[in-house]
Order: sequence, then C-alpha cells, then structure tokens
Amino acid sequence: MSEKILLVDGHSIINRAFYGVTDLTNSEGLHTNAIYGFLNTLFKVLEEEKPDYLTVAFDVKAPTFRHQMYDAYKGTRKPMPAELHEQVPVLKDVLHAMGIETMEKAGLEADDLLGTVARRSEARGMEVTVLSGDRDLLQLATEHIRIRLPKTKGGVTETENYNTQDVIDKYQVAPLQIIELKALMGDSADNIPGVPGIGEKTATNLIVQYGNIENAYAHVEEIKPNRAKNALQEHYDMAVMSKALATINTDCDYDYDWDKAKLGNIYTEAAYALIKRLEFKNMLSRFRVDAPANEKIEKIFQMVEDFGEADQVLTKAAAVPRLAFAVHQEEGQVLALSLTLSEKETYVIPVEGFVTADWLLGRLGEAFAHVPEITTLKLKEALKCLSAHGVTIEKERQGAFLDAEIAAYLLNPLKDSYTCEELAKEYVSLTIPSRVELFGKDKLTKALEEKAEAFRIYGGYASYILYQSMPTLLAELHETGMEDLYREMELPLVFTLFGMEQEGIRVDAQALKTYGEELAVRIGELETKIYEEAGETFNINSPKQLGVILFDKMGLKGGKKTKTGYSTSAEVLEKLAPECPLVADILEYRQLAKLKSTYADGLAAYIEPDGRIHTTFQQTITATGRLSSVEPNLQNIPIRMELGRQIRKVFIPREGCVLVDADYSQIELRVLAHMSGDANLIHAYRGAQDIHRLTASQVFHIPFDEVTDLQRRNAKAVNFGIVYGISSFGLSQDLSISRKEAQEYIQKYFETYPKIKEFLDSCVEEAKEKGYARTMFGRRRPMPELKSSNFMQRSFGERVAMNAPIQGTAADIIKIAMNRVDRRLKAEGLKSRLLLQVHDELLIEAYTEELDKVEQILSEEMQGAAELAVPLEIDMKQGKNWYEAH
DNA sequence: GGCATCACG
DNA sequence: ACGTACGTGATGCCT
Repeated sequence: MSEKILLVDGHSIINRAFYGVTDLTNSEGLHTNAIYGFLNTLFKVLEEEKPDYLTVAFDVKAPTFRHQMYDAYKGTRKPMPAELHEQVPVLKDVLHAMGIETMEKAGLEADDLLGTVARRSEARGMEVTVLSGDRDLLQLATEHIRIRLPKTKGGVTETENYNTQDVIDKYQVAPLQIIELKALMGDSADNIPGVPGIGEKTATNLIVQYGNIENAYAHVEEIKPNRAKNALQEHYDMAVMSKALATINTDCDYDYDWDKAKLGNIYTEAAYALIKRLEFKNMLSRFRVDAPANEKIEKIFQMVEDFGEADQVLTKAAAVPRLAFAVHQEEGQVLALSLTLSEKETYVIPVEGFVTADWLLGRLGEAFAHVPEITTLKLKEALKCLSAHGVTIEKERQGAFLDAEIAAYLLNPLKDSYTCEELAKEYVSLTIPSRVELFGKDKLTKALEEKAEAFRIYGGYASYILYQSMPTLLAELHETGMEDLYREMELPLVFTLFGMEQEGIRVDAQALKTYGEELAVRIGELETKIYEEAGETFNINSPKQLGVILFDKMGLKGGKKTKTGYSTSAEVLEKLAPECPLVADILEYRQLAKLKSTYADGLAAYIEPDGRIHTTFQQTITATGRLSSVEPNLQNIPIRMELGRQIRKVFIPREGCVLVDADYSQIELRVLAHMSGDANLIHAYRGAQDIHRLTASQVFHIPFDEVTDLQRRNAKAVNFGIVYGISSFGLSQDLSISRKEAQEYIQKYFETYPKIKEFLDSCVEEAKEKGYARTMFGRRRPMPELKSSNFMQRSFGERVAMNAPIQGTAADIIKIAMNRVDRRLKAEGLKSRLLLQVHDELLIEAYTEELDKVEQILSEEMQGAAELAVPLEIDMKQGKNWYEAH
C-alpha cells in the first residue's frame, strides 16, 4: 500500500477554528480557542487518515509574487485580530513539541507550499490529503490528491472530501478549471478582482462551454447573455490577471524533506506540558505521560469471544472473593459484559452468537449467589438491566453489592457526574483514555463492531477501575465516618428505589388528555384577548417580546432586572400593575401554559404501555443528600394553586388499591430543634398543634390564642428563613418589610431560642474549620465557598453551612424511613408498595385489604426513623387519587 | 447551550 | 459597601 501524507493549511484551519470555537482563555490570560479548534480538527483527521507523513503550512508576513503582480493585493489579507494573532506562535510551539513539521517561506503563501509538496508527493507515488478551509485548494485535486474541507453541521465537524470526480460532480468543471471560475467570479476575501457582472452561474456556463477564459474570449461574439459578453470583452485583461493570482504555484522553490515530515509519536511529554498550560483538560488524556503504566494494565484485558471460554470465565467468577462488573448497553440492547475477577484478570465478553444477553446475565446472576463483594457503577441501572433479562437479586445477597458511583458521591457530592475516568484519576491515580479518545463520537454498538481493539481497552477499564478503586473508596468512607451511611442507608436505598421505579405510578391517560384540552381552550381565549389588549400579536412565551410590549409600548415602568433585559417574572408583574387587565391575562396565560406544556402534555408522553409513569430517582445529584426525580420529575407536581392541584387527580391507584400519602410535619424545624438542643424550642414542639403560631406567641410574648394572622405569617417566614440560613435581606424580601424590621424579628427569634443561634454559628464555624458541613448521620457537604475572599460567595457559604446539616439530616431520616417501610412491606408479605418520595412525603399504593397494616407500617417506620428530642409527626391520608390522598 | 421562568420541598 | 434566601428539573426562547 502506498504511503500517505497529510498536508495542512495552517492559516485557514486556525482562522476557521478561531471563528468557530467560543472564546477560551487560560489562567495566564492567553486566548486559546483557535488552538483548541485546530488541534481538535487535526486529531479527528489524523484518526481517520492515519498518515505516515504530516506537515502544516503557514503564511509568512511578507510580500508574495502576487503583490508584485497586482498592487491592490497589498494589504488585502484581512488583518488578524490580536486575539488570533497571539495564538499562531503558540500553536507552532505545540506542533513542534509534538514533533510535527511546519513549513513557511517568505514570498510564498501556504497554498503554494501545499500545492508544491502535494504534487511532488504524488509524483513519488504517495496518497496525498490536503486539509484546508479554503475552496481554492480544490484546483489541486487529482486521483491521488484529496482535498478535505472541514464543515460544521449542527455542532458536529465533518469534512467534505474531494478527488477529481467529486469536484466535477459538485462544480461541473475539472479541478484545474476551478481557477477559471474564480478568476471570472472574483473573490473579495483574497481581493481577486474577477469580472464585474459575472457570478457563479455565468462563470460555470462559460467554462463548461469553452474550457477556459482565453477560449471563451476567442469566442466572445457567440457568448449569449449580452451582459456576460460585454463584461468579458471589457474586463478580459483583468480576468487574465485574476487567473494568475488565483493559480496556486505548484512548483515553488522550496526544499522539502519527507524524512523530517515522517510522523512519529505525537503524544510527547513536551506536548503534554504545553497542553496542560493551555488547560485543554479533555485533550490531556491523549498526551498522558503514564502511557507505560496504561499499556501494562491494558495488556491483561482479555476479549472473550468464544462461548466455552466465556463459560469458564463465569464459572471462575462464582469462586472469587470479590469482583467488579460493568454491563455495556445501548438503546436497551446489552452489548457486552466487563468482568474483573482479580488485579490480573479482566475480561470483556461481547454478546454474540451463543453468548446471548440472557445467557450472559443469567450466568452472572449465578455467580452473584456466591461472591461476597460485588462492585459496579450505577447499581440501580444494572439491576434494571438484569431484571429485564430475568435475573433478580435475592434479599440476602443485596448486602454484597457496592456502587462506586454512590461511594464517590458521598465523598464529594458536588460533582456533576461520577465516571469511570474520574474514579481512575481520583482513586487509582491513573489517567485512562476517554471514550471520545477511543471511539470518537461513535455509538457503542458501532465501536464494538468496527473498533474491537479500542472496545477491549474501554471495556477492560470499565470493570478494572471499579475493582481497583473500591478499596480506596471504602477506606475513605471509613476515614470520613461515612461507611455506615454508605452501607446501611445509601446501598439499601438503591434496592428500595429500584423497586419504586419498577412499580411506577398509574395515570389516567384519558383524564390527563381532557385536562390538557380544557387548558388549551382557555389558553386560546386568553391569547386572543392578550393580542387585542396589546394591539398586536407577538409571542407571549418570549420574555423578550413581552418586555417590549409591556415596558416599551405600553410604557409600564419596570426596572431592568435581568442580564438580558426587562424581567417579566410573575413577581415583577404582580407588583407592577395589579389593575392592568393585560398583565392579569398574561399571568393567567403563563400559569396555564406551564400546566399544559410541563404537566398535561409533558406527563402524557411518559405514560408507558403498562399505563404507568416510571420516574427515575437520582441518588447522586444533590449537594445535601436529597434525591431528585427526572424523566419525568414527579417531585414537583403542582399543589399550591387549585387549578394545578387538580392534575393530581390523574394519579390513581391500580384496581383494588388506594393511595396512601404520609408526610412529615415540619421535619426540618424538628431536626433543628433536636440538633440545636434548644430547650425552649424542644418544649414548644413537643406539644404544639400549630408550630408557627406557637413560635409567634413566644417570640412576640403574646398568649397563644391572641396571635394574629400577620404575626403567625411572620413567624412562619422566620422559621423558613432560619432553615435557609437566615439573612435580614432575604427575610425582608420575603415579607415585604424593611431590612431593619427583618433584623428585629431575627434578633427576637434568637433571644427566644438562644441555642438556635449558637447552633447555627457553630455550623458555620465547624464548616470553616473543617471545610465541610455535616448531618446527624455523618453525611458531608464540602464547602469551598467559605474560604472565598468574595463577600457574596462567602455569605452564600455561610448560609449553606447552616442549611446543609438541617436539609441533609431531614433527607437522611426519610431515606431511613423508606428502607424500613420497604423492608417491612416485604417482610410482612404485603403486596402494597412504595411509589414515590417527595422529600418529606411518601406515597404508597396500598391494597385495600392491607390498608390498616400499611398505615401502621408507614406511621411506625416514619416516626421511628430517628430518635429525636422532639416527636417526628406525620400527616397521613388515603384516597382514590393523589389529590385526595394529600 | 445559556437564560428566564416557574413547578415542587 | 457588597446583593441573597436553601435544594431541585422541565420548558421555551434565542444566539
């Protein structure tokens, strides 16, 4: 096979990158976006082409032969913006550090160098690829010279590839005739004058017919559109000169040395250092310096494609003291299984032939019966996959499972994701190749089929890293006092949540549809009315357009509140013009539009064939330890406004069941009372019916029965404020009072409950000293903000330090309750099941005959989840839908 | 993909 | 003086 050479038009690619990549700056203040884009494009093409030789050509700032030929050519090069100009020498440094040859010569443009080397390489029998952003280069295309033009389409960079025929297909002319076209059409970017009045169409017609400009001129009398004929006659000299300007010189006087261009290992240590300084973090792994360590590890990863061998591996798996596994799936299909049985045994077993998904997971399930410690990532997802293939985990075996993601989350709950790659770096001190690096943007299925070797590496690390990181994760959990939290609360919760998600909640699709249709009618009416009142139609959903109507056209006085313009939030609009019918209609429209899009239409799309909605509870998202619910979010179903609340009527129990809803009464305040140990508050909450009223009576020194509604409302706001990490500003905002008044409320509150203040202060103090806040059950929230010199950030940190222990402890308590409720329902042989958790609320689908037992279990386990100095009270109701039950 | 808005605890 | 309440997720607009 002939050798391949890749020639890169440095100037055009870096320009393209500069304008295509969002501005980036490293911490030294150097702009880096163009370099980043250039390297990304280069890597992509290198991976596709795998050339033997590589050279990048640059322009030199010096007059070329074109300047001598044509005066106006001077100064034609658009001056580079300074932000781009400064990046060019740095890019060259990076390329040189990678051992990549660059070429430039005074008096020559990059095009000419590329053309010259391309032709010479072709003459030596090489396959040539020229990478450029400039279509002029198409004139170089031949059977053996391919021009690649990068093109960004919807964020994905693809390249258009041109050999001779591709040029003809697209432009109807041969590659060399591209010059003729350009000479006729001109090119303002390159200041090639062309022939005025001749555009792409005419130029193409002329060249297709006459072959070149000279011949067209020879037949100028025949030329059909008079406009073209006159133009060519008048500007023929110009066209000839333009042709010379547009012609790439393929025979430059340049001493090119192929040996120097020979491509070696570009991922050098020197390049690593530069990439690190440029802060291209996702590129860094390509340049990893611990490549030797990686290679040693990767060598042991074994691809197992033979059925017998796979069988042996899985038999062996059943006998090890611990293992790690990863199921690779895509679009519901199991593609492969990764298994690490010891430091030296890692297997990647693709699903193929006799090795079916059912067989593979079935055999894995058999092994699970015997292995004392089983590690994976995203255990809940694995359970789902196993269950879909008929594998269930016995209750007694659940304790054997570890989830590395959850362990990493407990150690640092602030991260966005917990990937194998990050675990490798943090807990194994190893930089592993990223998925993008191995497969590019390919799907897993495609990668397995076409890049088996890369898949072996990817799959191998997937379980190897879990195996290697777990001991460290456990050790750190132990050291930080979170091992119990992990083993006794979070891991069992995985199984509880798995059950809830599998169960799903029944939804009356017809009722939901009707609800949506009713909304649509009213929305339509409001729309018409709003357009009438505004005197024109506009997009009511666009805050920008709405702002123009309200503040510019109608002249309502609204302060500019957001970064982008006027704020049109409900808060602003309500204050703005409570009397204005337009504003009132917009508010109602907004409310209905929200209900329709997010809830009526939104939820309908999630009803599965079983007639139920199966949300996903995320266990590793929040900073405080709460759960979150996605696809769809069932933790924010409307309740505060009656119309929205109606939607809860579509959540119904299955036949023979009712919904039972139990929610903790003011759990966070009770947690606060307990954690602070404030005798007054504890005493108050022990017997109180109405906590906010009692707070008001104590804070304002009024008999309980004489507390006014306003006083109660104020006390309630203070109670909330305390939980959020009180600030006089926040409270004043909430109550629409002055800051001073707010400050007085807070002061009085703290006088009444002195230990609360002590406790909150101690939370901040401890967080400052240790760098993290802690819940009653040892859950940590790191708080880097507290060290900030920025007042805003530090204040935020202080509020978080007060809130996290309270919100987090409440989250811990309900997690305990969930596990206990789940366990008891099963232990007592009941069919009723937990369906949802909404932070302080649990929803159960209870068989009517089990109702009494279910209520007893809920009440005992929720109230008994923690021993606090105050009772943990719940409100419990049942109903034929969620509306009634809550 | 960021921003504004709004739904919940 | 600084300029905010704590924690989430979904939708629609717009660059």
